[in-house]
Amino acid sequence: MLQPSISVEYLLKEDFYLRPDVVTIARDLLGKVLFTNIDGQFTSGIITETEAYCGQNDKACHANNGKVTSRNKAMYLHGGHAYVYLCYGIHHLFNVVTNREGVADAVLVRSVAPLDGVEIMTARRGIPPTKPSFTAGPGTFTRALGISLQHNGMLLSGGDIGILDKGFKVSDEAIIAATRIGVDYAGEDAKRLWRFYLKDSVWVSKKLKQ
DNA sequence: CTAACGATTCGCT
DNA sequence: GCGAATCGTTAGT
Repeated sequence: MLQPSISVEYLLKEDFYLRPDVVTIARDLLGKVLFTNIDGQFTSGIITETEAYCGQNDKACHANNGKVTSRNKAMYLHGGHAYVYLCYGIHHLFNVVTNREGVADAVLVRSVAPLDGVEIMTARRGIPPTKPSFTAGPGTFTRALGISLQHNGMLLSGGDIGILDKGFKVSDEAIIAATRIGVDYAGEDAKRLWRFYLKDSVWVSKKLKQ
C-alpha cells in the first residue's frame, strides 16, 4: 500500500512555532495540514478551528501563573512539540506548543477537515465521514487521527506526527474570531477572542450566528 | 490515600 | 436541553 510521501519542504519549520505571539500562531495554523503516521497508517486533516492559550496571565490555561504539574509540563517545551492530555477521562485533546522553552504557550486544535486516509479514519470513528462530528470537535478529530497520550511531548517533526503547509490560502475575511469554548471558569480571560475558525467550513465545532 | 474534577461527546427526551 | 460516560491528574487530608 502506497502512502503519501512526506516532503520535508512542506513541514512547518521551528521559526513558525517560536514566534512570541501565540494568538497569531493560532490564526496562522488555520489551513495547515495536521497528519499522523501510526503503524503505517497515514491520515491527515486541514486545520479549521483553533484556540490560543497563553501560559502566563491566562486563567483558562493549564499553566496559568507558572503552574507546573506532571500533566502540563509538555507545555513548557520549546515551540513545535505536542501537548496531549486526557479530558473527561475519554477525550484526547491535542495542542501545538509554541514560544521558547520555559514559556507555556500552546494552541489547542479543535477541528480539522478530513484530507488523507478517510477510510482509516472511518474505521477509527465508526460514523460516516459525511457527518461534521467526524472531525469537528477537539475530542473527535484526535480519535480520527489516532492521536493519544503516547504523542504527548513528541516533536512535530514528521515521523509519527507533524504539520504541513500545503499552500491552502486563508484570507483574513475567511476567519472568524470568537470566545473560547468551555472556559467559563476563567473570569475575564473567558471573554478573550482567542478562538479562530474558518467561516465557510462545515468542520467547526460551534459557530456564531451569522 | 482519597475525593473531585474536567479546554467533551453522545444518546435520549 | 439534559445527563451519563470514564479515568488520569490534581489538590487536600
